[in-house]
Amino acid sequence: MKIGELGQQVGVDAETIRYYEREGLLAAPARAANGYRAYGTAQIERLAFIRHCRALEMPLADIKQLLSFVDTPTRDCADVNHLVDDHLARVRARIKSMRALEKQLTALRAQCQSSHPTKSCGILHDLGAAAHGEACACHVGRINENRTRIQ
Amino acid sequence: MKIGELGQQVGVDAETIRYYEREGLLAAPARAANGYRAYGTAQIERLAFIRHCRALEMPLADIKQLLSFVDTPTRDCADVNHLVDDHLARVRARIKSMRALEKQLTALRAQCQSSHPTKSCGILHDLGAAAHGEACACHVGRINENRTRIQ
DNA sequence: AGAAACCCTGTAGCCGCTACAGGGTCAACT
DNA sequence: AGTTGACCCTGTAGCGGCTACAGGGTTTCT
Repeated sequence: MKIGELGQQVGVDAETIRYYEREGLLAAPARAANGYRAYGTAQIERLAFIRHCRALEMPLADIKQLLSFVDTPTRDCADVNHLVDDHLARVRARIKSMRALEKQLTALRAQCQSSHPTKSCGILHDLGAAAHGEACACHVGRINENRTRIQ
Repeated sequence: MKIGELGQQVGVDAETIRYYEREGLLAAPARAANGYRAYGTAQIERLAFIRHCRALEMPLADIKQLLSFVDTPTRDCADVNHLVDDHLARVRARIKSMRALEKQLTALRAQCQSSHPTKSCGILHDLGAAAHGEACACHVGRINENRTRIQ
């Protein structure tokens, strides 16, 4: 199986597969006489596993760890649980911070309903208010609270 | 005011300020005889405005636009509303997709409660199931649904 | 006088790809 | 036989929003 066929089987771009290989998630496959990568069916499963994890927005580093568990089936899976728990916690924290963000933006948007010169635009006024320490409809916390890196 | 003082006023690293300057969000300031950047108080406001927008997770490109509205106060603010609406829509879409994600991860986590060899780990089994097309507790959609870039 | 703290420019790294450039290979068609 | 087009290869650069150096100069404190 050539790289394009493998990609089509799993729904992944060939360049992404090469990228996974570079990153050590997929082993370097055998090569045909012309230098083309030659994959077996096992690689379909492995690639699908990776994409399944990515669909759950796990970082590649986590997926790499999960793959190492898959490769040594006698190992204890407590670390797998831990990894998933951690990821779930990150996702939940992110949802929470995004909900707060949505609230702030909704309040901000309410400051300007109609079209008029920007000089008197409630939104721009509110956004600028923080610079003066004035009261502001949207109570924004410290920016670094949201510094979770997703994807 | 030197760059470090400006940064301290607003709570921004000096390197980030230089970055904003490179990106065109802050004008190149005057320079002291020794080559140090010399800022006035107006720059505090402008930087605070930027950080306020960033706290709302607006991309720098959007903030650049907002700043151009601030700079020409006679312009109509309809585009400001539009920009905020768009951003709010992106945030809401992201929340929705993250909630679905949380559900999937919760279902996945339920597949393994205790510690045992990874060979029989329900989580790894579920993650691998997609490769075989088997039934899976977590119904994962196509990966690209979540391809919104946040931050 | 010397050390620590600041400033400067320029560059590279993070993440997970994506998109080239610049080449080689292969199958089908005229 | 030539040519088109689809695929393959390696290597590198770009996205966003920083962050973290390296390698230098300046200022401030003790």
